[in-house]
Amino acid sequence: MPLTISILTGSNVPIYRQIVEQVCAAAVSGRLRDDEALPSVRSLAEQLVLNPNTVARAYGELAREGIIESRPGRGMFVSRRRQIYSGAERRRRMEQAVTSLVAEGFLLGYNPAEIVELVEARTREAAASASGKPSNRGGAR
Amino acid sequence: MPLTISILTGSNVPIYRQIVEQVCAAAVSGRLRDDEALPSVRSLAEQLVLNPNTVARAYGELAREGIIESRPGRGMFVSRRRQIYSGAERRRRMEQAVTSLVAEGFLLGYNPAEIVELVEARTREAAASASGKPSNRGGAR
Amino acid sequence: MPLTISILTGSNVPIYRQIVEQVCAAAVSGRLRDDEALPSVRSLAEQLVLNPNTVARAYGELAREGIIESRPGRGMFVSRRRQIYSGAERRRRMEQAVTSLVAEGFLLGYNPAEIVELVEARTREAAASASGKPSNRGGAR
Amino acid sequence: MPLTISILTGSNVPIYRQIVEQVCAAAVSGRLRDDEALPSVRSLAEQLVLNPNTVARAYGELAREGIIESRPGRGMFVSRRRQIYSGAERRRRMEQAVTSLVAEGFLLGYNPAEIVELVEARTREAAASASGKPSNRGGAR
DNA sequence: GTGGTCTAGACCACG
DNA sequence: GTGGTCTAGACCACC
Repeated sequence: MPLTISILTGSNVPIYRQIVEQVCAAAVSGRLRDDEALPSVRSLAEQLVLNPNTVARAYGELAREGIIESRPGRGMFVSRRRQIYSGAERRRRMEQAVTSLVAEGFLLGYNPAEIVELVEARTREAAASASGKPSNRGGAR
Repeated sequence: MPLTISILTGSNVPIYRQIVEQVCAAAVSGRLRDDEALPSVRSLAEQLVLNPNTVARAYGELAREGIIESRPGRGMFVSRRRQIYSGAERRRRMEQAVTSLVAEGFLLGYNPAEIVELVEARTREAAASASGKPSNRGGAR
Repeated sequence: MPLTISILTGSNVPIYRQIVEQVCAAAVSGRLRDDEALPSVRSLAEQLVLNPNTVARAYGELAREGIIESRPGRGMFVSRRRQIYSGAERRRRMEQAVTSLVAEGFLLGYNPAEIVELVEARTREAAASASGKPSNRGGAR
Repeated sequence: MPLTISILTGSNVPIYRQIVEQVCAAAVSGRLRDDEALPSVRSLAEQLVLNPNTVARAYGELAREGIIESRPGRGMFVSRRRQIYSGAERRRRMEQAVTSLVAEGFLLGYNPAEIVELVEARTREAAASASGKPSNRGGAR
C-alpha cells in the first residue's frame, strides 16, 4: 500500500505543512520505515492535484529538518537518524504547543480529563492510520 | 501583582495571538477575575514595547470571543464566562487544536505516550493555578 | 456580474462593518455561492478606494464568523454555512440587534407598526433575492 | 411614577446613548407627554450613579434632535413638535438599520417570520413599559 | 484618560 | 499573484 496523504483544501493550515506533518507522522510511527523511498515530487503532486512547487517545498522542509534526505539521482528517502532540534529548542516549541492547546481547551469548556482523552485518542488514531489501518476520519473535502 | 505577559518575538505564533492566549488562560484559570480591569491598550503596549495597534487587535479578538468586554471610555474588563459556540463549533475547534498539537509533537519527534504525558502535566498545573495554588512554573518564560 | 459593494463614508457604521454586512447578506441570500472566490483584498480596496487594511479587516471578521475562509496563497472563498454560535449566544446577539433597531426606529420617529412593516418588507425582499428572483432594489445605495 | 431609565454597564452601546434611546422611546410612545418636565441633569446622574457629564451629553443630544427643549431657568421639557430628520435622511438611516438587522438575523439562522415576530414583540414591550400597561395590540396590520 | 477606526507602508508566508 | 502581521501615526467618540 502506497503512502496516502490527504489534503484539506479549506483548512487554515497550509498545504505544504499538511504534507510535512503527515509524512512526519508516518515516519515517527513506523508507517514509513528508515531508508524507505518517498514518491517523487512529480507523482505526488499529480496524485494530490497540487502544484509541484508545493510538494517540493514540503520535501525541502522535511529534508531541512533531517526527517528525509535526498540521494541525488535516486530520490528522497526516510533518513535513518533523525533528531531535528536541539533539546532546548525542541522542548520550548513543544511547551508552547501544549500550552496553546490547553488554553484553547479550557476556553472551549473542556475539562482536563477530556482534553487528555482527546489527545490520547488522536495519537492512537494517527498511529493506527500509519500502521495501515486507516480510521474513518479526516478525509479530503 | 499585575498581570504579566511575556512575548516571544520571532515565534511562529503571532504576537497578538500570544497576548490573546495568555489573557485567555489567565481569565479561564481565575488569575483574572470577572469585572477586573485589564491594563489599558496604551500601557500594555508600552510595557511590552509593542505598537498599540497590536495590543488593540488582541483585545478586540478577546472581546469578540466574549472573554473580555469594552466599557466605552473606561477600558476593557473581564466579562462573565459564557459559552458562545455551538456544540458542533466547539468540537470543530477542539478537533483542530488537538490535531495541530499532535502533528507538532510528531514533527518534533515525540511519541504518543510523551505527548499525552506532557498534556496531562500541563492541565494539572493549570487546574492547580486555578484553584489558587500556583505552581512554581508559569512566570516569565 | 461581479459582487458590487457600496460604501457610505461618514456613516455611523464603520466602513469595514459595511463590507461585512454586505458580503454576509450576499452569502446568506445565495447571491454568493459556496466555494465562490471573493475579490482579492487589494482589488476590492482599489475598487472602493480604501486602504487594503480596511478590507482585510472586514475579510478577517467574516472568516472568524465562519462566512468565508482563507485558502493560503489563493484568496478568500465563501465557506459552507455552519452554525457557529450556541443557542444562548444566538439569542443574545439577535436580542441586541432587535433592540438596536427598535431604538433607532423610535429615535427617528417611527411608530411600532411602521417599524414592523419595514422589517417585513425587507425580509420579503431578501427571501425573494435568495430564491433567485432579485427584486428591483438592492443595487448601489 | 417617575421616569425610570435602566443602564446596562457592560453593553457595547454607550451610556449616553442608552439614555437618549430610552427617553426617546418614552416620548414616542406617550409615556412622557408633550411639555412634560424631565429630571434635572444632577438628579438623574445621581439616581443612575453616573457622571453628570454623561447625562448632560444625552440631554444635549436629545435637544439637538428636537425631542426635548431647554426652557432656560426651568429645565428640560419634552418638545411639542418633534420631527428631527428630513424625510430623505430619516428614511436612509432607517433603511440602513433595517437592512443591518435582517442581515444579522439571517446570519444567525432566523427565518423571516421569526425576525418579524421578534421585532413585533420588542416594539410591543417598549410600548407597554412606556404606558405602564399591556400594549397597543391592534395597531399594526 | 479610555478604546475604535482608518490610512500608509513594510515584510513575510503561501502557491 | 494571494492573505497575514506589524509598525506608525492620525482622528474620533466616550467618560
